[in-house]
Amino acid sequence: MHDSASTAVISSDWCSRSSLELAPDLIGCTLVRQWPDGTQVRGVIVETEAYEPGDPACHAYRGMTERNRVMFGPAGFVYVYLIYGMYHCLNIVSDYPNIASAVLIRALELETTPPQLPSKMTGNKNQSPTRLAAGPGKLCRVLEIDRSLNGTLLQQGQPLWLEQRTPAWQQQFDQGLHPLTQTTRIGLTQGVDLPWRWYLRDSQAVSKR
DNA sequence: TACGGGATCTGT
DNA sequence: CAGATCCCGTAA
Repeated sequence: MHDSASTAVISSDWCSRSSLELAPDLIGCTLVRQWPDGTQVRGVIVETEAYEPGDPACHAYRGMTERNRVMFGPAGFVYVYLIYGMYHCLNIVSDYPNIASAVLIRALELETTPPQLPSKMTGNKNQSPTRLAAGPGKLCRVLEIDRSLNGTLLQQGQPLWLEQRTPAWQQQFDQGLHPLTQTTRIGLTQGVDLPWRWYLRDSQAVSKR
């Protein structure tokens, strides 16, 4: 099949490095959710956080458990967990096997080329479309990401995959448009001073500012 | 087996 | 700023 767009799909190898490098590089990339019927919802990543070995806020800090097992595997898989009994969080596993690290995807700018949203999103009442995926729990809700996707490989044809920044976006980024901000992470009780959160300063979809 | 708290979000 | 709501990790 000749598909020039497939060259933009991000490989596991590209994720096989420190979450501290991967997290800022994921900003501007596109997360694609595809359902079995072929329906797609796409969004540009505008906010991420890194979680590292030796980081007390990292779920893998105290070693491997049933929940965090996928973080200890190879990069390019997704780690999805339930938080506060009702929300899910999506992580991209980074680094090499046995080095448990990941990047939390905190917010997306949803692609809404046609003015009307897919039916997947219309169930959300009174939400401004630009805020529908503004937060780690919200983006999982709108993309219907739950623990059934835990351990899934990010790859075209799977429920989730990643695509590289478009050349046009990268060019604007290099020109200083899309300024990137680095700050401390959100909602933590440990590791609160580590500046491992990145977001697009001007994006209306960032969870908090 | 029991218990306390969590990488959140919403409505008051 | 409290409540929803479930699972996980730790201790017993």
